[in-house]
Amino acid sequence: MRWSQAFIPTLRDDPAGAEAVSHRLLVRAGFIRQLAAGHYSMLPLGQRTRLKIENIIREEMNRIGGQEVVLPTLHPAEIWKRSGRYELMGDNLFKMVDRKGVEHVMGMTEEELFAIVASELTSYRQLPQIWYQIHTKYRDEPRPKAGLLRVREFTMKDSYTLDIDEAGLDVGFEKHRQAYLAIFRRLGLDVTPVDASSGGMGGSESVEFMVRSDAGEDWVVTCPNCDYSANLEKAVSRVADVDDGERAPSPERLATPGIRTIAALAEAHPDVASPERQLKTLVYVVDGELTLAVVRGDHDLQEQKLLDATGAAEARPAQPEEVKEALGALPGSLGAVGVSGIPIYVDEALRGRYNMVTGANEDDWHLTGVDPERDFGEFTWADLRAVAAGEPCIACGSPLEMWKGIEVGHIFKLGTKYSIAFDAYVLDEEGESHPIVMGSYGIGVERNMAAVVETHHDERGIVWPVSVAPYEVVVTVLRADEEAAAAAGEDLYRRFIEAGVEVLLDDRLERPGVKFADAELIGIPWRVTVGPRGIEAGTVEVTERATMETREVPLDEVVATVAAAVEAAR
RNA sequence: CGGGACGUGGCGCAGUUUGGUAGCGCGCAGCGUUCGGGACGCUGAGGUCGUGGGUUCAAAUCCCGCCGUCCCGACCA
Repeated sequence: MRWSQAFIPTLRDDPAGAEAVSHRLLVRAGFIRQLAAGHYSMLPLGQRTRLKIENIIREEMNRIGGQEVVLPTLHPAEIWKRSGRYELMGDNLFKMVDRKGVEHVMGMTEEELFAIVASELTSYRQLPQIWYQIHTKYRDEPRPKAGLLRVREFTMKDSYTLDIDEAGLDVGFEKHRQAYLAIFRRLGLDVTPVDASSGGMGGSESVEFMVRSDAGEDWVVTCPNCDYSANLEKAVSRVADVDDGERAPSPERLATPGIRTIAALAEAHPDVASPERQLKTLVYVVDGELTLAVVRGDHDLQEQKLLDATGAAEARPAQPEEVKEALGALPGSLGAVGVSGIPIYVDEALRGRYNMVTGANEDDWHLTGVDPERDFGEFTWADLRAVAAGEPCIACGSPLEMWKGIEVGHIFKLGTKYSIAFDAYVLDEEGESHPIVMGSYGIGVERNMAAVVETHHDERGIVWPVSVAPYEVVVTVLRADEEAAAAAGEDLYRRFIEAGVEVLLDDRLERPGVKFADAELIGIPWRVTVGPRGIEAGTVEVTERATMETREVPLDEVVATVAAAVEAAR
């Protein structure tokens, strides 16, 4: 491609309001333009990179036996009602009504459709199957943000494994884990696989692939010493024992006028109410039902864990009025002692504890000597608390680290929820009918593109890995108006094409500084600079974008040299 | 949805407090000089000031509604 004919609208200034590095650079470098919040146009460079990412994914999916399909993105709402996700996904689903008054939804992932297609399978002999597609997904995100990192319309590779049993699913899951690691390696992304909650999708084992970045939206907990790693939504750690002293025979009332916080109570009664000896009682509305979540005074609730424990789709803190009505007191004096008719979930870290302090459900009063096991009515133990950085690793005891990550991929075991809902059954060797066991695996293409930029840039612009660069080489012709330089540039351009290298010829009549700055901004891995000076000496300069190291190379060797370097890095 | 900010030529912004001629930089077009790190001179094009209503002799500026965008919190590839 000749730059003079290409549409590469680079900008000198950062776009207003773009915070994330990838957002700023992709817009400035002319890869993307925003249409509306969460909807972006892919300009020529952006589309080239997007296709490269797609093709890497495609190759690795094919390598594990994946078969590519394309299913509709616009679905009868009926299907989503049948799986139950019409309700579950709520406002995140884009919905519309056609001329006949029939409701439709835009696909946000397509377990339903794949199960429907899979219902045509009849025998275990046809299994396993791995099916995938790469196309657009729609999600009515409440808050699109950070350029391509969180949008409402995006390309996803979603794949599904179909197996006769759990053992088969394990194999398909493992194949995907390996394929994903290969994909991210080729994209130049350093990923950490972490244990995760499968959230609204339903399923058991769930692994997210995280790229460390401040632009990330997830907190990841990792152990520097062993291989423990988990999303904060799922992370656990060791909790040091607490000495609860002499066991009190029963709870006793303690007047606590004006005290509303853990800290204030601890200060007023340091002997009995240090934070680790208090019970923090949180009131949530979980899928419309008032629910108590009890954690240690100095621990924080992890809301996703509450969702996982209850199997609910959504949870929000209760309003003070709701709390007052249900428990008779306002936040600051709440407790689970004597509460009935309200589901109570108690954090595992409180197992075996006693002599604890909690609110009495009467403003200005607390209870001491509380033993949850003894003094609570019916309740459920659950892992509810959020791990904090520095706590001991559950596996090896080393202090845990916590960092922000971008979720670039997610694999999880679905089970039979969708195959049962859509009648996807096959017969086994014995002639017995079984629902197909499914796995579901996603990669967000544009999010990966953004993640690459987040981790591959410098103050000059993007530094694409060769594997996803829109062009592998840019031939920068200085003094393109001078015949010798222009001819040399044309000649190199032709020879690079012949060598199978993707080359951009910067034949624009711009000053050198502009050309260098643009080439660096858009991040082409190799620059071959053709200038009048070098032409006379029979040399050109080769600059590697990543290091910005430049060396002189004889004109007749440069194509072979650079082509070899490109080939090695593909 | 809750909280905060913003909306003025293609891009980045000033002007709004105190109502009265719409301005700057970059970019863009033409001519000339320049040419190895975002050149310079001259000339020129380009704006319903997000939108609807209101106040006023007069609104980018004041008031009300709506729309949109960004940032911080609850969701996900």
